[in-house]
Amino acid sequence: MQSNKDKANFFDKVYEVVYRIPHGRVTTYGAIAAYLGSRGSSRMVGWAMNHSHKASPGIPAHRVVNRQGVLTGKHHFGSPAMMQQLLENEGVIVEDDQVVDFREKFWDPSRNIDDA
DNA sequence: GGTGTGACCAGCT
DNA sequence: AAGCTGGCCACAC
Repeated sequence: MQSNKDKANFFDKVYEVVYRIPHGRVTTYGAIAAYLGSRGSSRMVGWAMNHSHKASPGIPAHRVVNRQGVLTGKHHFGSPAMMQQLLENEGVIVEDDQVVDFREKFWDPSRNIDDA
């Protein structure tokens, strides 16, 4: 079982989750990794974002931040201020590279994706 | 084909 | 209390 499509389980799932992040909302690498069933694979989620623009252009990677709500990968958007600008553009306030009211803006995949 | 690295997280010292 | 190491999976050389 698990035909040839099973190959990109984790990776592909990451893109799907990120795509489903609503505007003005943010999620964390660990949350996605945990949703996929592996909290230890949080690094893979970040790595996936690294190639997200080449694998699937249009991925709102700026909505993905670390556990603290800090824009860890802001430097990977071409411009360090780009990620913050994108978030603020969606209504997410970022201060000192950190998402304000991160708890409120946090979007849990395992809790909302199922309802969507 | 082995080694190293990577936008992390959590536990141990 | 804070710093560091380990662990996870996938890609590049």
